[in-house]
Amino acid sequence: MTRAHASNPAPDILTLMAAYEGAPDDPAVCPIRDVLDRVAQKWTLLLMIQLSTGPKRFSALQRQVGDISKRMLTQSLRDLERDGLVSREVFPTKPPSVEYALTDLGRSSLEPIAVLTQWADNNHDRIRQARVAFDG
Amino acid sequence: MTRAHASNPAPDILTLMAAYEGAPDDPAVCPIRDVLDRVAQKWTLLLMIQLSTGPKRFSALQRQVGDISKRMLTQSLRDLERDGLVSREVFPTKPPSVEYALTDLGRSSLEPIAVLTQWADNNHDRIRQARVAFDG
DNA sequence: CAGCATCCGTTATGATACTG
DNA sequence: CAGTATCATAACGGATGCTG
Repeated sequence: MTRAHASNPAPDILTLMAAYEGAPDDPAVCPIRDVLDRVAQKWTLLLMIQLSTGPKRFSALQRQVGDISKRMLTQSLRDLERDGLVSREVFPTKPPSVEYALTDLGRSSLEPIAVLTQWADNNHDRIRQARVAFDG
Repeated sequence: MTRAHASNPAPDILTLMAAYEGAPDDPAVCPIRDVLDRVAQKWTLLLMIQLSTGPKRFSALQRQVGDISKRMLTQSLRDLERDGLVSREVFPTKPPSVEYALTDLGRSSLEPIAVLTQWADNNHDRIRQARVAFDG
């Protein structure tokens, strides 16, 4: 019950952070680096957001994300699938269609993604202002 | 039964996500991409975590992060400074010392970072298991 | 339709040497 | 100490053509 990571930014965050101060840089050992390596990829988060509204087919994803190449779309989806965040189901139609969806694990990642998204949205202006000030 | 995403983590998350479904991919316009471009950098998040426990000097950061080169450390700190997340103070000692610290904006970013970190920590095992299963 | 293979330019990052 | 400059390389990512 007291798993309140809902809204306590203050004290325990630093504690948590401190635990990673000396974290190894090897992604195989450090969860931060490991997850980041995925989050950091250019398209994966966008794909997660697309899939947050429901299963989508390969071509639908490509259309909606906009300017992603088939190459990168395939690769990103494979990475997400490999990490267990996205499931892939092939329908033996002709021509075949493939549907991608979030797994339970994938859905659980929407919360941290949403928090990040919200922060980004709330502070984008500040960041841009800081850049202007810095560049000037 | 359809594999509808039955269990929503939180109702408003999907709403928020939906708002970014058609988000432009241009970082100058899309906050998600813009923030991600920073989060995605190999070292910035690690540096933020290092600085979460207090101001640190250039050499201290290099030592604690571990295997970051001076080149990347300088560049990453500059980027963070430009975005207004980190402040830089030069002390005119000889030889000079420079201290880096989080700004208010930088501190506010610790919450989303912490949420992400927690998720990473909680689910790292699952991800690794998924990878083993996928590769096998 | 979905996705793999190939080629190729761009960017990210490391190693090293040098400076105020 | 805290960088900067330069070079070299590896990873990233787009374009294209081919296939079941």
